Amino acid sequence: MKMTPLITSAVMHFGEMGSRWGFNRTVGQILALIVLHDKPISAQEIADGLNISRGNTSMGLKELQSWRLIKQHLVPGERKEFFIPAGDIWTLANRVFEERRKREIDPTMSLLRDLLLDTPANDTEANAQEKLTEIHDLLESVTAWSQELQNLGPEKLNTLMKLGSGVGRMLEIKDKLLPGKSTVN
Amino acid sequence: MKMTPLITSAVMHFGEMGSRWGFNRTVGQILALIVLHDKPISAQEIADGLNISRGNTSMGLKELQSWRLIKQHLVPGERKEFFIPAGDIWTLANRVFEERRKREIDPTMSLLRDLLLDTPANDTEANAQEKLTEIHDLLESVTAWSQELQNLGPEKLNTLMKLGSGVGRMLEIKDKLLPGKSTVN
DNA sequence: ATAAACTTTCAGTAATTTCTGAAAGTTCAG
DNA sequence: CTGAACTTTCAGAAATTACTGAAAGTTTAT
Repeated sequence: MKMTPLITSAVMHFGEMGSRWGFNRTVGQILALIVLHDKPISAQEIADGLNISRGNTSMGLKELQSWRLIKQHLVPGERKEFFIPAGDIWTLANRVFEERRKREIDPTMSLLRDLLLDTPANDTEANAQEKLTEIHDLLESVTAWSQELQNLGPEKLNTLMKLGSGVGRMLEIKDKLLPGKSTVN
Repeated sequence: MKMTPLITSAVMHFGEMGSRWGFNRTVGQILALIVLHDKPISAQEIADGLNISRGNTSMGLKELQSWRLIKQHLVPGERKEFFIPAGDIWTLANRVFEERRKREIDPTMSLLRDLLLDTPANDTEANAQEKLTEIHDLLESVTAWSQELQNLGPEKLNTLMKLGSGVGRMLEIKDKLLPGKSTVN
């Protein structure tokens, strides 16, 4: 398990970014190591490579599995477990995106739905509910939209992204194309 | 500054979600309070309402201003400063999105660019660089795409989101519409 | 210039999160 | 069944992050 300067820099950076991406430093480092290392890598090698305890490594791996970013890889003849990325870069990015949506948006949507069921007790509450409705609707749109995009699959999504400003032009004439799909604003 | 049960629940929740959204509990609470309160609100009222120190309030407000989520509002005849949201819900969501892109993606892009300048020292590094290139390209696409979407402006973006699965169908026939814009895969 | 009414800063403290390592748990070969 | 080779758990320690409140700073009125 050689940690070349290049890999070390990348691993350190992913560690620092880790917390911003929804997990902690160690988890970020472990992920980077597993992704950048082409061969399957064992928990012990990770602990050694990153200078962290075996226990911490175990927790980190568990966390990464709960995010579905890595998976186990059984090497015949070896007793210990090895780990590899759960898919290509695109898949991993998608998983992070999806998992974060679950943690960052879904709980709020759920609370907002509940809060909006009550009848406002006074003007102050009525006003607050209006705002909460706006937030709820926005989050709902974003959620639906992002699911839509995921359903498109990698290729089409890429086409769409590469389309760039063409999207705007396309929207302007879309009604000629899809007459049934009127804008619901 | 009345904290009705509805507002209290929402403020508490935004506090708990705060850390997941890129700021801390207090900052989340302050934001919720300012957004849900229709009238401009003073720092002292916020500190009292949330039971936090005046100092902490000041720091929180500063942070929210750096995110461009709130702005000051001068009330004639009053010496103290009042605060209001920096725009409508859509604007605020956009700001959060943009700010997070700056904090979560840009630094990584920058590091990756640097790391990819070096010539790989061996096979291990060559392989790692390939992966890093993939990551870089993905982040670049996502960044460009999200900027593109922001340029569309609220209305068109909404149209696009409401379009739902129509996007897929539209893509299939887009070449007839925009012959010059070939897919660059 | 002074003072009142406010805001900001920051050193120290408190709260929270992360990490360690020893102990307990699991799996498997013999 | 036993023990070797591994993994997981979790209580306590360490590291990090957030908060307080007193002091310093700013602004405005007189």
